[in-house]
Amino acid sequence: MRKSDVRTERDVKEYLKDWSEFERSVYLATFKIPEGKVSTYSRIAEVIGKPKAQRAVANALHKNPLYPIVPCHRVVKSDGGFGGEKKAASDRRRHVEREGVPTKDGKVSLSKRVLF
DNA sequence: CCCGTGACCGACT
DNA sequence: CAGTCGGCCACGG
Repeated sequence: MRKSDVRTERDVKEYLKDWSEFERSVYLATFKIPEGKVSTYSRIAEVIGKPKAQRAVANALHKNPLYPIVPCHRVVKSDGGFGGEKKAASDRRRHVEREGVPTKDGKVSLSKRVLF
């Protein structure tokens, strides 16, 4: 199946059938984050049942094969900042801002309103 | 199986 | 506040 045809959660699973169980769970959890909201690497780790694997979660999202279908740009650090290389990070920041999430000093204020 | 590599995190200086 | 440190963990070589 082609990336451009991926829409539903089921499509995501199908498209990622050859990826590891861990990575699939990360992309699936991220896929559920609604527009206008964000989550954190920690929360994703908790949701998939691996509370101490935030670092591995970040690694998985770093190689996200379904961007922007799987909205990895909506996953931020616990302090609301955007991780990774400078350019890529600011790109993701602009992307979430465009989706309606306000930022201050390059960071998202993790209020209940925006935190998924 | 050991080892290096990170889009991490909380504690601490 | 900005930096550093140790702990953590899946993945690929």
